[in-house]
Amino acid sequence: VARHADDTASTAPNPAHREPVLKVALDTPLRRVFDYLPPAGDARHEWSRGIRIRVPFGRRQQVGVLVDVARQSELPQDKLRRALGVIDERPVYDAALLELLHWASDYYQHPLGNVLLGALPTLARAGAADQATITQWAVTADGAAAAVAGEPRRAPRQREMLQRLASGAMDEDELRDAFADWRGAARELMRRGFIASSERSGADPAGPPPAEARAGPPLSAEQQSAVQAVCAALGEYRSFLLRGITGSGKTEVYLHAAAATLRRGRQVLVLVPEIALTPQLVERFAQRFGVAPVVFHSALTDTQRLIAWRQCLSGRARIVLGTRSAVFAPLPAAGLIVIDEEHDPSFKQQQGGFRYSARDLALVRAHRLGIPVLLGSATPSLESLHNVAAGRHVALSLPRRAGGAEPPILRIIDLRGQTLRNRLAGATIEAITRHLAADGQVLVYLNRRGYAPTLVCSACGWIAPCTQCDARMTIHRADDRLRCHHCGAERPLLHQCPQCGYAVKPVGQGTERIEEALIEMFPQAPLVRLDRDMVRNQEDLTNAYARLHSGEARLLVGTQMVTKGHDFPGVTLVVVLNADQGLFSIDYRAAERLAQSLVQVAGRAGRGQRPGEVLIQTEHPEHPMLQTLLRGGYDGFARVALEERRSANWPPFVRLAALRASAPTLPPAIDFLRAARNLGAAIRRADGLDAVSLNGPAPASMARRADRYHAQLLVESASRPDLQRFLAQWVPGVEALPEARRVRFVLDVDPLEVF
DNA sequence: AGCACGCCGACT
DNA sequence: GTCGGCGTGCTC
Repeated sequence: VARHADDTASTAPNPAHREPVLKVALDTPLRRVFDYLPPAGDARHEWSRGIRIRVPFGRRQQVGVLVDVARQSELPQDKLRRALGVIDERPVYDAALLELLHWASDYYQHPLGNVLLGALPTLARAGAADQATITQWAVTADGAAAAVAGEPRRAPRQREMLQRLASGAMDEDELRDAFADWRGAARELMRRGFIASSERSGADPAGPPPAEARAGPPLSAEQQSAVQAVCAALGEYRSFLLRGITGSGKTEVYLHAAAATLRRGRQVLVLVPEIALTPQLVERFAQRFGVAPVVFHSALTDTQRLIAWRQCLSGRARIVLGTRSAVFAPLPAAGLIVIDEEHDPSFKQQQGGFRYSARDLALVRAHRLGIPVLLGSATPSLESLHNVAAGRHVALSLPRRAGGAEPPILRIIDLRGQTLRNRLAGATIEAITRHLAADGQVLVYLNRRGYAPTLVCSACGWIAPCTQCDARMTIHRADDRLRCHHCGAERPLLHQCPQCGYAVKPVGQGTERIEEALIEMFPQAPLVRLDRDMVRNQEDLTNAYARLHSGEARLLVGTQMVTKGHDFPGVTLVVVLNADQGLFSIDYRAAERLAQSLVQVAGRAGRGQRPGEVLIQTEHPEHPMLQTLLRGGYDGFARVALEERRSANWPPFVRLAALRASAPTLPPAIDFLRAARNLGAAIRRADGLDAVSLNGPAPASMARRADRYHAQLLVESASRPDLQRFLAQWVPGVEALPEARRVRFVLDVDPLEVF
């Protein structure tokens, strides 16, 4: 391969003052950094870690991050190339963030370059400046002469612009205001060599000017002591778990703690599961502080994300509110981190190679920063409760609801031996009728969207399968299609059995079907359905909420979506249609999930002076999980569930990592995992890592998904350091296995699901 | 991950 | 005779 002379080391002028070697992390899956010489002509003595550098890589150019500077390279001199240029004057990460990213790369066994570059917005990854620039236009010497001569004679627009610029340089936005289609004229003038542009750094457009910050409602005694506890810790690391059901006033605690942090001149980071579901949280921060918080979520455009990131980095953003990835926002003056609904699984990245937990990383980040972190939830994760018991988190709690409303009455409806009408028991129908008559709103919760989960032939028993997954296709009546919820495949709805030609019928219930049934049974009660098919964007959601809040809608049917974020003060009855999915799952975390959903959905019932009622329909009324939950509430459930985890050796009493593989057929995936297990066994023996054990490989419970076969191998250890030491040795070896070339694989440290 | 090289099958 | 399939190897 021919190489240009200018990027080799042979031009180094003076070997006595050997040039420093730049260790640069690049966005590649390769687990190493790359050595470069400083850009030609750059003889600086100080190099800061965390600045971006443009480098040649193979035959391409890449933006990398400087992670270290060494006196010399372990590579032969002739392999070193020269960096092309330095992008930043200052690091694009604050010091604690840079450390956090190194830590995360080690902990999750993910290549450093991917982690570092992945923490930047797309445009920054491509080399966009860390500050907005203002482009200024001015006349050249030729241009000044041309202006005096009244040129260009045949282009009045250009002439006018040249005259204006001759009397003083202008910023681009001034030009835009002064001339229609200024760009065309400017381009021509520049082509003639009459004007030239220059860049200087400036601020991104500011938001609306700060309004008057409003005072909040008075705090309850419990809220006050929670706020005091957090405020007393400002300036040191301490983690708090704030317990409180929906409407108990957690947000008010966040707001007061945030206010105290702002008063100290520090930034506040607030992480939420989904911003789309919590527009009112953004709104409350905006109202209280008179300025909109800087938000990060998936709907931002690349440019919006870059601007938000710059505001964080410059320290102009005082309050930053975002989903999972916002844990990587640069915050040079961070003073407090809040994690709302800390139990929510969406804090764990479940896709792609870098499977991090934003909640866990937030704790690590706060620790490095020496600042408090406040976790909030009505239904904390068992990990967090365990951490409270172990003295690692300080427990704070907000009892009951603000306003002193009664807690809802929970009742189990035994479905056995009942004649059901549209999957509703008689007692359920009676309760709905009663609450509607009493002017209450009724929420029906079913965690299954679509019309029905299966399409069955009533003659031969054929069931509509997904052609690419080990799953059935769900019927969607709204657009008469069959959809696979696992791979997204869809096709038109069938009416006859493809095997025997007999009529097919939907079996089971989805939200669409329940909606249809409820409309038929309660025609006088306007209904709103809340699920992913119904709510496509922010506007749909706002409209649905508006119909519920005005009281116009009386019935609400929804999936998981209704258990999150929004509160429905008019709801007096909650019906859980089917609690049974989750009672018998193979996944060790299913019970926790179910309990959280039940408690969260029950929490939507009864507000103000009307006591709420919650009905849980089940075929298994005696199931111990339901019984514990009913008798002991979430705390009682959590105590029992943690004991079960302890005796069954599940997290948080052991640490897990899952190696997952997939291939077009099952054997290569299994062969790879078997080879990985053998390699692991050797490492375990050689290093005396007795606490580590390997389990599997086993096919996933739904082995075929999107035409690929999935399998996994579980690594387990009672000791986190041992697991980490093991993984650090194992993963590079696993990558190098010949079997690895025939599969796709990922390592999931602290997996949320094990199937 | 990209990207090139290289060595075997169906087309102008 | 070439276009292109993806196996293999390399990137400071």
